[in-house]
Amino acid sequence: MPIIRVAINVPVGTLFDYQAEDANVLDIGLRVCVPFGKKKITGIIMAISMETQIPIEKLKSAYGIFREINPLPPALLNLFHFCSQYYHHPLGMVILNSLPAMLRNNKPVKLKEWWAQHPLGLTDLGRQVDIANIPARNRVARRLLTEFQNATNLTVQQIKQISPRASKLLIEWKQLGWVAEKPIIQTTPSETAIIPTLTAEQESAVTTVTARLEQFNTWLLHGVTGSGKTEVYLRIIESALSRGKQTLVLIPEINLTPQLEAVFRARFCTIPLVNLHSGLNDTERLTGWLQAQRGEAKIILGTRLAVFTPLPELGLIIVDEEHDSSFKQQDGLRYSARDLAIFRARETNIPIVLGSATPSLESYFNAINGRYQYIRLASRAVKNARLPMIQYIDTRIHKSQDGLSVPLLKAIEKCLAEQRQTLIFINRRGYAPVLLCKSCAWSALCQRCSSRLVVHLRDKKLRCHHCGHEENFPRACPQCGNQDIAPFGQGTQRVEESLIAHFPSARILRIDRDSTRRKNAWQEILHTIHTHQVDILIGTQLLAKGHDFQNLSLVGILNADTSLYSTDFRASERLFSQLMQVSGRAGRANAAGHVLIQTEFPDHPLYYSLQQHDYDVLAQTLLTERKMAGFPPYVYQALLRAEAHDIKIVLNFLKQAAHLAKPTQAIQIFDPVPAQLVRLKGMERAYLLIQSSSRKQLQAFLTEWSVQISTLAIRKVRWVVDVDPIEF
DNA sequence: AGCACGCCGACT
DNA sequence: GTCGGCGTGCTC
Repeated sequence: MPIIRVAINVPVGTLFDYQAEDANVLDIGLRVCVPFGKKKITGIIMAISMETQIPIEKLKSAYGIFREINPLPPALLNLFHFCSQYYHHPLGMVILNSLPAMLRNNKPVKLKEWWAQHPLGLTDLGRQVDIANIPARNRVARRLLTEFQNATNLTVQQIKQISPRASKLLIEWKQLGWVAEKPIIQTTPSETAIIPTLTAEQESAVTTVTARLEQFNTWLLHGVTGSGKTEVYLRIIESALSRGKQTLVLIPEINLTPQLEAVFRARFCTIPLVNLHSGLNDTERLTGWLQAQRGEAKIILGTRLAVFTPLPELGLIIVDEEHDSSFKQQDGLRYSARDLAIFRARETNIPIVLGSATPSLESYFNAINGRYQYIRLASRAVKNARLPMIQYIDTRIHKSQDGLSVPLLKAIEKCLAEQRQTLIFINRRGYAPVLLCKSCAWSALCQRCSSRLVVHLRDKKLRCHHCGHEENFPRACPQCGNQDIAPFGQGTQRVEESLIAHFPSARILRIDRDSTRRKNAWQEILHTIHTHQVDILIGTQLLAKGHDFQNLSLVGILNADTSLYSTDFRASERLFSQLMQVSGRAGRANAAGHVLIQTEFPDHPLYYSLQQHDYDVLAQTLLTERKMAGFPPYVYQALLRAEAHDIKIVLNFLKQAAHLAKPTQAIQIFDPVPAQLVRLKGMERAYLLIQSSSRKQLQAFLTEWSVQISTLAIRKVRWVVDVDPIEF
């Protein structure tokens, strides 16, 4: 009797063997329902064998194999294997957590579930059916046929509205071959999509990449904001589409999906496109996934989880804003979707394009070393558009009131007079980051995290931005009883308040997670901005990413200095790319933009590079620093992260783990250190840094070491390996 | 991850 | 005497 080896969603690295009499080699990659302990669960068949190491009496029989949808293709299983090994995470968990929830339960996929969003239409055979041949008393059938003849296609919802009996009829007609699912075709014609003329740079980028569509290459498309990277993507995708290939487009955030989706749909109005992100419900996600898996969807637009979608005809991958840290998952399986995408492209032997205005130093390093192919777009695509003028306001000279200095206020006034929009960027939501007692220096702290509570004045609450804890505003200082407690520092709400006071007639809008939480709020806000129903925008980084605001001509940046002298070696890189992105919001249309940055350190090299729009100088400087300090990309890192209720237990565990490691020349192990934010949600956290100049040796070390760590009988400690960490 | 088993204290 | 606390170990 054949034995199937099944991957199951349990934190154990092994597969589980079952008997399955009807299993054959074609079943690899299919879902299977099996008994597991007392439960009945669904796993994925990873292998078929005639023998097993497990004693026969322990071996159970599978309940049944689900064959209603195609198996996961070998290429995807290969990606799962790699991901599991590279990130040291159990295979079954990698696979099952990446699948749509509806494929994880013990039920077969019901066809109607994907019909629900899949329009149906008459086949050639169906069109030949004469309504006269349907008995007149069969009114539902006649009605349904007429509806089909009138509309090119109907969704299941529409069909159900005709009559409850209509869906039964539909199944019969499907079997007769009268109706079939149709690929989703945008019915509204595109708004006469204007296809822009390419600049010489864009042209050359497109021809270079499209000339090599048949083989693996990692292209780093480094284009300044407004250089028209999207247009380059569109042309390359067009080329892939013409070969019948699928394109996977990864983007960092869910907020950017609608914008890019609109652009793609306008250009490729007849091409089936699916959007995969965490904001979908279970049915929507499954529908999109199945369309991708069947090769029907040609463009798959999605956030990091979309990298795990089965794509039989994959011909091109694009990672937009490749430097963005959201591509790295920060809990559970700590994978980098960008890095997995590169692996996938290599295995599939197809090109991958990494696009950014400020590439990650890792990618830049690979590009200048020739591991990636470097393509540069140095000028803005819109004619006459110039890069914004960046100036600094020295806050040591110009004292600010509520965070806003006089020169900045003057500039806003001027901008208002010219009827243009202003954006004030402050990456801190709430009213003020601290609540301080003026007499004893007490400040409001979170009980569960080692962080300060943020003042939210509007709803009279103190909130922890790390764990979500909320408490009421104290009347007096809990430590000394003094009533003289006051918010200290600036957040978006306070800046909003102060701008309202300065410019009472201006239309002011604050945009941060607090104001965009409502569903569709984001779309409404974008509309408000585009139709110029607002003069001054105050926003966090939410606003910085990838949106074009045509009327925006002034950007004011507050409080950027905090990241200048951070302990995190990636802080400068992040600050630069963030400021570059925000600055890029200004002066998109024919007017040059103006950026004013309030700082105590106007002479800082980072600010100088920003002013010169010189990514390369800064990148070279940072690379030199990293080389001297022995940081990535010159070394490969991994963390052993651990948490427990008591930091002492954590540090002790890490010490023991470090002790287990066999000292090698190739591997450097550092002392355990508490995490930047020691307490988070009531847990105390610390980590152990492991470095090596060889990725291979680091991997080999981690594999052996994690096995040893799991033999350590340390109670109450949760631990995890984080490969290529970006947060400390 | 669940879930059972098992070994200790504190209750009717 | 048992009820339930959680520490330990297994699931094909």
